[in-house]
Amino acid sequence: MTVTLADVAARAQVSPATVSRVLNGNYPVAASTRERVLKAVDELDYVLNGPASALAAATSDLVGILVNDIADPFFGIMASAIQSEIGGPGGRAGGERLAVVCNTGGSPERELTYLTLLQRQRAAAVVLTGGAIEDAQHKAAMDAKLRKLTDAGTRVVLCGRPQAPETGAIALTFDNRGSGRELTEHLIRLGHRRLGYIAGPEERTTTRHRLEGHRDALAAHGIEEDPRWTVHGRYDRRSGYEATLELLRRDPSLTAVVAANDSVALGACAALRDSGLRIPDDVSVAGFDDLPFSIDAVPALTTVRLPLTEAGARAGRIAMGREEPPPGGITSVRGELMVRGSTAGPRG
Amino acid sequence: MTVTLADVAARAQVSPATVSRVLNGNYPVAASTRERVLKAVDELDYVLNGPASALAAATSDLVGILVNDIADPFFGIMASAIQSEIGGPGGRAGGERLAVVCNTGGSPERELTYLTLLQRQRAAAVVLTGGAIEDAQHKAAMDAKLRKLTDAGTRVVLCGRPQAPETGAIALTFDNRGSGRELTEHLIRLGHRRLGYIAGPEERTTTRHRLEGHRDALAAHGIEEDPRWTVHGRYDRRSGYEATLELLRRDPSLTAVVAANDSVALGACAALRDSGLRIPDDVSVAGFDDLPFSIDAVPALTTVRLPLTEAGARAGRIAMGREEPPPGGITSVRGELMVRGSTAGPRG
DNA sequence: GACGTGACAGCAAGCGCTTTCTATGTAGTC
DNA sequence: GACTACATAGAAAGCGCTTGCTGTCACGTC
Repeated sequence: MTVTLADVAARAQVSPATVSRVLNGNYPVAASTRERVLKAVDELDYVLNGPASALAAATSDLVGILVNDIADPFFGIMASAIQSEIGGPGGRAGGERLAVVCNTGGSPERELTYLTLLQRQRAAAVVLTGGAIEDAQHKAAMDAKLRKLTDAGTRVVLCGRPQAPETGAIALTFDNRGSGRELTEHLIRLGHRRLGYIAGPEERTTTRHRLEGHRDALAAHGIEEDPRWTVHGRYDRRSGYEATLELLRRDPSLTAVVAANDSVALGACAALRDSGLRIPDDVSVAGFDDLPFSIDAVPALTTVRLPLTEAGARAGRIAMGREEPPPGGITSVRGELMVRGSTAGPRG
Repeated sequence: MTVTLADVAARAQVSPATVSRVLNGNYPVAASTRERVLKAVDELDYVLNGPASALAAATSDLVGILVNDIADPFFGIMASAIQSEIGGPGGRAGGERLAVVCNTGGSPERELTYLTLLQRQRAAAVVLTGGAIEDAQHKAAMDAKLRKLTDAGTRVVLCGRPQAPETGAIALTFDNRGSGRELTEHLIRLGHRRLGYIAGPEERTTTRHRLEGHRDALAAHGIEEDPRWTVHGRYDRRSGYEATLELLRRDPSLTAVVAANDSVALGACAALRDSGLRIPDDVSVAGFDDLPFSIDAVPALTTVRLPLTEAGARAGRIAMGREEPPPGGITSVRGELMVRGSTAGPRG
């Protein structure tokens, strides 16, 4: 039924070993023989059996990319960048590798299970993107799993995720705290003193770091924070809309709203408009990430640009062993403040 | 070094066969034995060797999802929906399957190579999303490849992609032509007679169908189209921006611009604003897809909502054999016109 | 002319799992 | 109590490929 290596060998009148060598090209084969084999492969329309070859060679060409939410461009952009460096067909890498994107949906169990599945497949490398979940038990389980993966020779790279010491993973983290601070400082410099903050889900590192940065800035400028000024939600527009209404209800005198990311900021803008408030005249709005649509918001969104593409590409290269990991296995990249029309000094 | 089935068997004092059966749960095993095995698995921290099991069982649990551009939410949303039904960890399906998203970047070679790679891995199913490339030669190669996959027992589902007869694939197509017609008719009803059209890349089916629908509408209303009114570009905001400037240059009297998708429409809006034109007072703008950010544009974008999530979920279920394919192996879903603030009657 | 030396090609032993077929113990039946 | 039937466990034959090792030539070389 299906064509095997042996069939090709028979047709080319050589041994299976020779066919294998032609296909893998890591052993000298006479040109004439190679040609004969290739011809047979072509004629029989032979396709290598991946599992069999992975089993025999004890390695596979799978590379896993874990993302929290594939529908979110934040992850899509990173995944795309990582993949372009992984090789995959058309990539610049030599061998053809199957870069597989796994969508965890932010669920701890899924995250862990995907890692097990990749471990099962003996993945060549794994890249984890985005914030981690802060639950201690889950973190311990993850770290143990990562440790096992690295021990088994799988290269593990974290992209935009905090370092996990003792796991052997390479970390390219975003300086969410520093960037968050910078963003809020920008608003404070503009004269804002009453700032609402729409945070992401509670248990994420990204959420916490950005919020900490925000609070650092407030503290540094002697602004005492009102607990009513912070609302937690999801990382989507809907959540931003609702959270903003809630903030307005709690304290209608807010003059600025900082959102957990750009999608949330967009929702915030919509809520403000629907409440009859002008941006930035009545309330300033700031986002995070600088996703492609952010510049098209009206007014254009002030936000922090994260080098998603660059970081992803670098993570991909490191995962493939084509670039030296940073010294110490960790490096932190700062975001860049993009000041645009959605922020201005408070009225009056 | 690595723990194998045999190690577990030894520890549990049973044969490897029994361990395998416990793990796969498709053969009666006494409760006490099962428990002993599970305990050993746990103690040894055993992880099944995927390739070995795929080889022996001649099937794998990989499911491929091909997308044109993973950074584009259009694909991200579909991929997410498909994956949620594939099972994967946490999905509702029984077995754990590895849903792998492959980013072709719209390149024909990559598309083909990814299919070969999936074929190699003996993927259980493959879902192809989005428009196809119209090049005859590539289409023939693709069809042949799909045929081979279906022949080998891999379920192939097309989601938002035109049917490929004779390949054995199931097609869930979007009625891009009908939706395009409806959108343009909406503008014509508003009184527009000079409509610019920003199309996607020339060689895509999606591009062609949407454009045909647009032209159908013009023809149906006796509007003769000026060739200057159509510009081709990519499916991104930048392209929309540039194309709009070009349209304005060619014919400043246009009263409406229809874009290939929402991202392009956003770029168009930016270009119009930068040119000092008001939306919709001076020029109406319409998009396609109704991506999440479209409602947040100012003014909100009139567009055609495509049931990405529903279609993706259905494609996923069909791929898993959990839903009957549509009769004839093909079904077409219509988009829904969403009339919002970006379109209005022309001034004067 | 005997011999070392590359350059290839083939043999055969796995890689770690699944699954058919067979063996064994236990229970039910008349 | 002998016999059939069932439930469960094991033996062993692969699945299709890779690769270490062992030839076998065809050449130089002294």
